Amino acid sequence: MIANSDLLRGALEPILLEVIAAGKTYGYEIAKAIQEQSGGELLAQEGTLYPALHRLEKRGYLRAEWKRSPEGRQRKHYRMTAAGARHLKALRAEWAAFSRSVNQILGIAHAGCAVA
Amino acid sequence: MIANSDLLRGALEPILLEVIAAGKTYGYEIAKAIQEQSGGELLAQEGTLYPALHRLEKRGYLRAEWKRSPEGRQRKHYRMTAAGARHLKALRAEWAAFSRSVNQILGIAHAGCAVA
DNA sequence: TAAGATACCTGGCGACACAAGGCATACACC
DNA sequence: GGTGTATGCCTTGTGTCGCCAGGTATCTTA
Repeated sequence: MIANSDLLRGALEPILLEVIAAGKTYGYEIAKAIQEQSGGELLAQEGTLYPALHRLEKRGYLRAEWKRSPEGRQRKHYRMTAAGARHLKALRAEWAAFSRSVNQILGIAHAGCAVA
Repeated sequence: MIANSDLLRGALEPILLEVIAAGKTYGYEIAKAIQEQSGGELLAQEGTLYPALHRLEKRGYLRAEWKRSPEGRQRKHYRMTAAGARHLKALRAEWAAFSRSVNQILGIAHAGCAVA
């Protein structure tokens, strides 16, 4: 588990959009998906996750809709807007460039790495 | 140039320690080194850089010493402490794990990538 | 009845990147 | 002498946002 919460700040937005693009639709499910897909390394706390989803909705990258689950619980389902898809694309490129730069300075092998 | 300043938040500390470990000693020189070594992608603003150096010093990872340059200007030279070296090692590992996890979710090739 | 998983929300706090401003010296050029 | 550029350090104020801690409610299982 990553302890440093500052790391998450820059990456949370693209992560959320990506997970939603991959078909996860509501908060609880999104949180579980992030945990699982990162091998337990990443965790979006509830106090982080829900405000972040609200921000993305307010900025027009997501649209929300309340539905009732088969078990009867209320769920808020998010889906991406066209602007969200464009934004995700830009964020992915930004993250790729950023992580490549940091890896370069830290001397860590990165995407497009050399081969033995 | 990376626009999103939130990205820098989690990575600035290891970057600074790394650059200092590589032999850069004072603020202005460190800032230039980060810019150059990242191919111009990364920029630590002065209002970010100097407080960060102060934090690292206060936390015992750096030790500072004022010296006069050959041209006569005052410079504050930093060098790593033993605790700083240990901290850098931990931060490098943390960054590596974090970026690997994010790359995995975003579907970006990462360190240890496959080969053509 | 009680616990645990599911599912959402918010207020207050602390950390920190940045903008914008300040101060001082060296050097080149006119 | 004046002006511009590079060097070199600093701080205050502002805004953002992750997290903690707390709240509410439903469903399942023991």
